Amino acid sequence: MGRKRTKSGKIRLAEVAELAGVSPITASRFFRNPEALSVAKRARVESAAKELGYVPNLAARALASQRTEVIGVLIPSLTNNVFSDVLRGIYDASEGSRYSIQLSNTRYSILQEEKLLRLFLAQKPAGLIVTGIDQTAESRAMLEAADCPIVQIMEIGPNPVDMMIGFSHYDAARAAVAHLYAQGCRKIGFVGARMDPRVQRRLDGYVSAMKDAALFDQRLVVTTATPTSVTLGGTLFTDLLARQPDMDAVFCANDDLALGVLFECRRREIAVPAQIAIVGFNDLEFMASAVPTLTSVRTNRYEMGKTAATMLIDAIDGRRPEQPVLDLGFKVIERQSSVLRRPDSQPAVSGMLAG
Amino acid sequence: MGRKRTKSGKIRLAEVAELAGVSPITASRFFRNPEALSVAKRARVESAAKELGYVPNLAARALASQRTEVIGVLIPSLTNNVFSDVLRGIYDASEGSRYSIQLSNTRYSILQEEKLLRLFLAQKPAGLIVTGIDQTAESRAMLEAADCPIVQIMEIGPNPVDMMIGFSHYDAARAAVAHLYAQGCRKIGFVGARMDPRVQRRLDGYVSAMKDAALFDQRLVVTTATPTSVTLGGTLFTDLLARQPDMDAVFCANDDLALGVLFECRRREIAVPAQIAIVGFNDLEFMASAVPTLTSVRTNRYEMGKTAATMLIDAIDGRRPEQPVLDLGFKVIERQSSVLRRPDSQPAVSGMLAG
DNA sequence: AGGAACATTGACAGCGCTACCAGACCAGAC
DNA sequence: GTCTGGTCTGGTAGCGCTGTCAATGTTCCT
Repeated sequence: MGRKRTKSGKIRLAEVAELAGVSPITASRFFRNPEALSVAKRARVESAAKELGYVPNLAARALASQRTEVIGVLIPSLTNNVFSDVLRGIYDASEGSRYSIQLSNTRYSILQEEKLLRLFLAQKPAGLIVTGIDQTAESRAMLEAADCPIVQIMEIGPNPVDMMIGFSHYDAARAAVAHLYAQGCRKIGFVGARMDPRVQRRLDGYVSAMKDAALFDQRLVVTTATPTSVTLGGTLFTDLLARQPDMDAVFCANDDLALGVLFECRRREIAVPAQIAIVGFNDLEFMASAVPTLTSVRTNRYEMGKTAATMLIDAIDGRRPEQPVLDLGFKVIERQSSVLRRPDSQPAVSGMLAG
Repeated sequence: MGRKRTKSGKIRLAEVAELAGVSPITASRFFRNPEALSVAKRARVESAAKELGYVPNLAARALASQRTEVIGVLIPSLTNNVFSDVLRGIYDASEGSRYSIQLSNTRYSILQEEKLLRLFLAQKPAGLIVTGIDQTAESRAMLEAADCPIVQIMEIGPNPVDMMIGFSHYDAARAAVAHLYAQGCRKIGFVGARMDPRVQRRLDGYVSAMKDAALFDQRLVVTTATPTSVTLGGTLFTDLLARQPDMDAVFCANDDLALGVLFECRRREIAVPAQIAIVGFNDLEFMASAVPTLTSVRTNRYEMGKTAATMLIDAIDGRRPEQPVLDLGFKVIERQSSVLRRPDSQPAVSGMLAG
């Protein structure tokens, strides 16, 4: 006959049910859908659970119910400040819900992403948050076949797998260039690192805006696949300057690069913004504090994470949002590093909501 | 009689076993301890699993084996750059192992930490990584009663629950002050934010070093419970300057504050380091890039995370480290912001390994 | 009053895997 | 040839929970 396993000593649902004088299944219902119980039993189960210090066994629950209460999150980087804000939003929104977050780092590799996706999906997550819209065909197929809600974050695009929340990096870059143009800048350089899909779209936006103004010149663009850093901003700017000594502005694909450019200008005694205007991207906290203060494109990263997780949890619980694609927009925050005229002569509409 | 639940369509271990012509239990063993099988069966099970695309059901495994393959990680903040480096190390080390990371954010609250700890422990994690050594008595008791390996990270102290990896914030702060002292600074201010236990210990180190040199003055210290930021660095420095106009150096409890101080100095046209020397803490990437470059105390955050996770996994798998407490040390990286004399006259031994 | 409609509750089996132990098999010792 | 000790394999039961559906009250109609 069977073995006597070491009884873990843990309180089981059956014990709670017994103390409360109800069947185990009723006790089970209490934890999943308390409204289904009569008020009397609800109170009895509640106090019994509290008295015994009952904690549900999630593994047993997952096994019996064929689903987990795990939300998988796939992000490309743990280093990038941008994602830590998004993550914070996701974790904040998940707190208090019964879902827990399972985080994985794709390291900007869509192959790695595909692998991780397969892993996640095998465990039947309650929902999935994935970064961006550039999955492999295989990943895309898996996502579409998945029987859980999915939110794509960081950007918006034409064919959402399910839900989507982000903003147009293309439009945001165009707005940044438009702002510099309005300030009178004509030789506007572009500095980009990593060149992941979203940075690429910022570059595309920059190129399109420059072409619209008949200002585009390939030699104004410096990019690298190297991960971004402040130091790299200085390095790339140095390259750019060597090619285009008469440049009057730089649009940086992110704020770290912008800070690096600012420091490099200081090192070279280039006046900012008089000689060169600087615009960054993301509006990290330090941008408002730099000397001169640095213009940037504000993106709502925390809100993006929080809303994504909230939407996802709502969808899991059957409350689908009326609007599956949410554009969080952006705003060009104009600061000293790019404002060349007096405030009273500055008419530019710099904020906008795309879509 | 029983219900026919929707067969999930998933490949189960039994199917693999059947195809391989072995019993389910043998197939099970293949995934947990392949060496226990004969070479022939091992190959048969392996190819059967691959052919069917078998993925184990972790919930069933957890339920049957009474343990999970989850490593719980408790950190106080998702915003702080410092933790993103540690986390990256943890995630990197966990990759390739069979353990997955469950992350929770205590928000610098030891009560929240206690709550999360209780939650984690109820799910029988394979191991736990907790931040710091200042748990509540209750948390401490739970940790000591836990039947899984535990690593405390970020600092080292006298009574490890189990394993411990970090460095002495106290000694690191003393080394920073010693460096400034060696540069001839005598009125050395302290700027600190958040004032979590580790920042507090940096302050303690600062105070002790200043007292040793008979230089301590309470009015040289400005702290706040507000979360850190670059902007806050400027604000706190402004306060400090109002009180101590003749200050000749500032030791900042972290690099964000140091950058804020640098910007504030620039704003006020205070020469760095000639009038005021600046030293930060952590040596984030941008410190080497600032103008002037900023001195900081380098800490091995990525390595700390990676080593912590590696030690933990080894311990889970029964390979206990010979040394349960690991001091990763620190190093004062001397840069322009605090070097007042010519390089040739600078003898200071600035790096050290405590313990 | 009779019955429908709803609200509550419970019985049963089983989710997919692994712990425990027994048994089969093999080599070497006596 | 028998026995011992080791290696490998399999049978059985059950981890703790929940889906299904039936059974039992309970209320509200006509």
